[in-house]
Amino acid sequence: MQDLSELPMALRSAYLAMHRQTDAVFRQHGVTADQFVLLASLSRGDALTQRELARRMPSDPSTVRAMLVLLEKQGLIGRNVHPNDSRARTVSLTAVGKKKFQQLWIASESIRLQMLEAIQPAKVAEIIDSLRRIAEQLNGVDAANQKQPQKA
Amino acid sequence: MQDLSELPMALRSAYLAMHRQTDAVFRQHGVTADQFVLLASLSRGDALTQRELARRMPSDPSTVRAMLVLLEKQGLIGRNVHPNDSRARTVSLTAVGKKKFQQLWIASESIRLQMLEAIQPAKVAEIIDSLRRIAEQLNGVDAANQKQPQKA
DNA sequence: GGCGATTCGTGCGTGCACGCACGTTGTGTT
DNA sequence: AACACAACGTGCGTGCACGCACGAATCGCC
Repeated sequence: MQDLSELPMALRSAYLAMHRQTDAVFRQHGVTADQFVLLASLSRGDALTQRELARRMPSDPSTVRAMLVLLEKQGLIGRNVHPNDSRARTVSLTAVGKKKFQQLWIASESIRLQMLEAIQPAKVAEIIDSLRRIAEQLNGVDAANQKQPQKA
Repeated sequence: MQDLSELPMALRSAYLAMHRQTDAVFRQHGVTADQFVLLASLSRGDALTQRELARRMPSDPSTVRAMLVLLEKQGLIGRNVHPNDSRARTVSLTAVGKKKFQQLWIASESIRLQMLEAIQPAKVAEIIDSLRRIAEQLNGVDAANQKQPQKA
């Protein structure tokens, strides 16, 4: 444990490897790994606002917008004005988008299985939990500082 | 374990959170999180070729080149022709670059500690190992296919 | 010693991750 | 009711992650 950079480096290596492989698999389908994440988020929560979608990815609202423009051109998603809030726009999968997502899910199945194969089955839940804790811890710094630090 | 996308999503969330926080901390120092990774790689293996540096990051040689151009303008690294191979160029930290890296290391100490805090100390080595296995597994697919699949 | 295959770096193109600033709309306070 | 304040989306700029295609140099095989 002498080298404190091992955990960050391992995290970086694992994420980049996953991202690369996923991009490679999806290339012939005409979409990217991150677009898949967006479509997956929509398939689990339709008619989200762009900001809520960004929060769930998680990604930057500005980034999500750029992705939505591209996906809209491909006819995979649609954007409509929010019924109660004319600032916001709701995002939904089109019929084509839903079908595409199912194809992508199947195409990427082997990657997910490979990731699970690489680790001991009994430890999977534990690792997922640890990764989530890391994310929460790091995100929590700013959030905690921005939430009135003076309040009781 | 019903949701196969939990591990990929948790990995993504953790990496992006780390990357965001690190960028935020380094902003006032005028460098990015990925530039720090490059400088760290150089501090542990000076006079590497660009390709070897890319392999250790790990990153794309094309990406590394673009980063080196920026870092060279800042005077943090230098590039010289390789003594035995006139195709290659060796990359080294300048004196300024070494000092800068030490400052950055200190500035980012709290992030590394926060990541460790988020998980149980006894599990740290295990998680690092699992992340490395995931990376190896995913990278190994292509490598194995490219290494003569017919050979005994 | 020559000659094909490989490797190094470069250059270009696309997409994502952000920060920051802007105009618009909705909300809460007084 | 009016006005400060916050939230949504947009637009722009920078840097990184790649793939792909080149020219130049090295290596390996015959």
